[in-house]
Amino acid sequence: MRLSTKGRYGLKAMFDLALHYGQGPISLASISERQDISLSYLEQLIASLRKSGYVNSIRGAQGGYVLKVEPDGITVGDILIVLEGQLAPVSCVKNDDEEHCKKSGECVTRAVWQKIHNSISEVVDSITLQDMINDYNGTTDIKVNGKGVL
Amino acid sequence: MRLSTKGRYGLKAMFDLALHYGQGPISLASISERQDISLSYLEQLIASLRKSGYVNSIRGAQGGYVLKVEPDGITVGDILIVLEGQLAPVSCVKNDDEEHCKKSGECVTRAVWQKIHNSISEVVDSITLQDMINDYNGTTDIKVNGKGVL
DNA sequence: CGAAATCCGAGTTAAACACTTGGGATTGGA
DNA sequence: TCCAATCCCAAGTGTTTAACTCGGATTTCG
Repeated sequence: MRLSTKGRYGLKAMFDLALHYGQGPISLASISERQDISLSYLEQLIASLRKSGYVNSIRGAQGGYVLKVEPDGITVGDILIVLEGQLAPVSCVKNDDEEHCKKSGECVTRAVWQKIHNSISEVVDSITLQDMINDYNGTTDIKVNGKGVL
Repeated sequence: MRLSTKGRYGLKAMFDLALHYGQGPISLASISERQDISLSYLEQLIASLRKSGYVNSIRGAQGGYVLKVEPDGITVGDILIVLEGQLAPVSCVKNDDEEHCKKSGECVTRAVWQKIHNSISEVVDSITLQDMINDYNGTTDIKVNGKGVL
């Protein structure tokens, strides 16, 4: 149940872009430095996000990336699904599939995986990049156990 | 964010033991057949569960395994933690650690992972093997989106 | 005793992960 | 105009993990 570096780095990168939203194109090199992620690896991650329509790229010198949408229009779930694939703990509870396990009638465990998946989705779909910015700025919109975590 | 077969098979096996609770020792061979899991692999999984104190083994012919506790005394979370290790999406939000990331003050993403982790824990810790049995028997104690899923 | 079972450590294969490398294409500014 | 900054892309690489298998030892019921 580990998130890969793709998801972790990708969210950090998108958060970085969100922090600089409205300041023109942000280069990967600067994100790489601020967020401590290898540049060439970052290129891969951002490529997926671009193809999925979450960022625009500007080529050439002084180029870089910008969010295609405002920070409150992108959720953590949006980003993670692009980079991690479906967040379902087992394949038979993916959102989009109908391939049930053979013995689905007897598949009690499936109900458990489904609950886990629903609960993860609820969390990641409810947090936007803007929420993260607010948290970063001390507005503490994100709360864990009733109190801000930063 | 995939659960490995350890967790999946392990829960199925424990559910099987729970279903047969009170019927004397259950052999791995029979679980293997009913749940469609390779015997030798199952041996590995159950070994961890035994070492963690969730099952007792009876050696020799007519031997097998029995739950050490009643089905409502074991949660899905208990089992998954043994087989999958900590269910935290990233290492810095494990229950038991204090090793924060270097820039933990700036680590907004950590709050996100923490929320995910909490939400997973809440789900898995709230479902016992007895709940699964009830669900299997049609009592539909486990609900997804307000309705039973089986 | 012998078959049924648990126990145990090691070996194996394939896939996934976490990158790196080596280029090519675009473009702003000196 | 040309160079450096930047994005773009496909492929390659080393490490780790997953998902098993295998061989054999030990225990115990009948």
